[in-house]
Amino acid sequence: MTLRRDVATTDLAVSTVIFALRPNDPLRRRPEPTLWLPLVRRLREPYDDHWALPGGPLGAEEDLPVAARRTLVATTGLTPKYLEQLYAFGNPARSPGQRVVSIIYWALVGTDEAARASVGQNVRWLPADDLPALAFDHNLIVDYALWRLRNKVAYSRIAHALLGQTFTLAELRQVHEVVLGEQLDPANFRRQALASGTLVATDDKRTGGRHRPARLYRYSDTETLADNGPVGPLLLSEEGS
Amino acid sequence: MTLRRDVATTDLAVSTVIFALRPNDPLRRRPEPTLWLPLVRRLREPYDDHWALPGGPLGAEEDLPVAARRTLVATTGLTPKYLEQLYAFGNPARSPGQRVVSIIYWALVGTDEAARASVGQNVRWLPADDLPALAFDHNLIVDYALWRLRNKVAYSRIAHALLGQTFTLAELRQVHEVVLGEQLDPANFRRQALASGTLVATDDKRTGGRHRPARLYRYSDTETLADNGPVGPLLLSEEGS
DNA sequence: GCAAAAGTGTTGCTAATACACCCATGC
DNA sequence: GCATGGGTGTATTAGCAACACTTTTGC
Repeated sequence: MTLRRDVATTDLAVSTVIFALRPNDPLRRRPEPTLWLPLVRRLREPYDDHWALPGGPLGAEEDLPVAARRTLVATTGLTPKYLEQLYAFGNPARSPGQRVVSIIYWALVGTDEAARASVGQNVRWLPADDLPALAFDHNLIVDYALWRLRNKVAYSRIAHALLGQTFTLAELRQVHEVVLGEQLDPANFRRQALASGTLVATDDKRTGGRHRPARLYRYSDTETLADNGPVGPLLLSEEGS
Repeated sequence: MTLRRDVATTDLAVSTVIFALRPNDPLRRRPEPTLWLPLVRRLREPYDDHWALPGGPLGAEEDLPVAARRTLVATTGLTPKYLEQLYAFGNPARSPGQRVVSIIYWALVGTDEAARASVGQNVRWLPADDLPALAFDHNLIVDYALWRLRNKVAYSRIAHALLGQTFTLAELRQVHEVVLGEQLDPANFRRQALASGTLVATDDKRTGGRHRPARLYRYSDTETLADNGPVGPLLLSEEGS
């Protein structure tokens, strides 16, 4: 299982597709929030000056999700509410020059956190549904992450990870609508969400609209999510093995 | 993205969990076939003399699924009907001594192929539901692969990949029953299988039982399977990118 | 004929959908 | 009051599970 290394060899990198819900660009004249993701500007060839997924080489004694979380903190200063391995990309042609195998994670960040995301000259948030040509095969990777996100939102209960600690059912429904790209019946969505048993009603309400105040709910972490990898629930804001 | 290497560094390996349906061991007194997988005997430390998943280091210019297919051919001499990436395992403690990140694939082999699998002193087929202690974290990996297989069989149409080119609906149903570990209603299974639109009736029938002959069907490859990774349908007997 | 599996028909339950309707707040 | 979304009730429908029943073979 040990491999003798000579000159040029295969590099191993860990990168992360980070999704957050942000108020839509005023220019786009759409009231609802949309999915955004932070990208880093490359400062050398190949793909100099292109945007790329945050990531980097795996630390010598570092576990894979730890590396993903580290790059997430490094680029955005944020803690994800959800983190899951996406796929390993290793096509020899995906990186000109040096061969690189990338293990990709994807993450969801809540609106509370996302509001205080750090930005800089070389880090920028771009809308997930309208990206420029990215470095390497990163457009393909983002598309695949979006596909997985839509799948998970449809049959799982992770949408809350894009909101804050508490949220109204209308807010949760809006997340589903934005991710899935379709309108959902408020009455039926409410029933399904409550029937899933993953939500806990709080005593608080959200006031301020020109209408009846909405009850606030929080997510019950006692429920496990599907397909978090073989090591059990990888995520949910704490722990890092 | 380039990484300077010094002395000890991280190894990258590709291994494959290979499933095939084989007639059950006469000792077990069960008439139905069960899932078996080929394992290779380790001939050195760590885990000397333990059974391990077939695999090895990634070739310098070799794509990941190509490496998986190569180790599959090397250990069994077989061509898989289905091949999909499972997960990347990278816990620093999973391999004593040298740090190894393993990208695992899982594969399904048809009964026609499996019948002429090569065996040797250091390759043995063992029943998936009754494995000894394997090398490294390979028990965990096999369990995860089994979980994925059961999931896929339940909501997708891949079970045919464990059979031959043509098969009766009863044979297909038996595959589902063995994988899921529960009895299924023949009438309802038939309707669902046919309604999926993935099966094509042939003019042939399977005779020989003390009962009415059963029509033979084949799988229609025009249908795409879900979650074959971002690169589209990875598999179905040919192609290797 | 008889056993056994192939294959078809029918019924009843469950769950999702569509949509009508009442409730409570801001203005 | 009235507009607006929060929240509840209910009829319709689609899909699935259960199971009775007919068909065609081997012996």
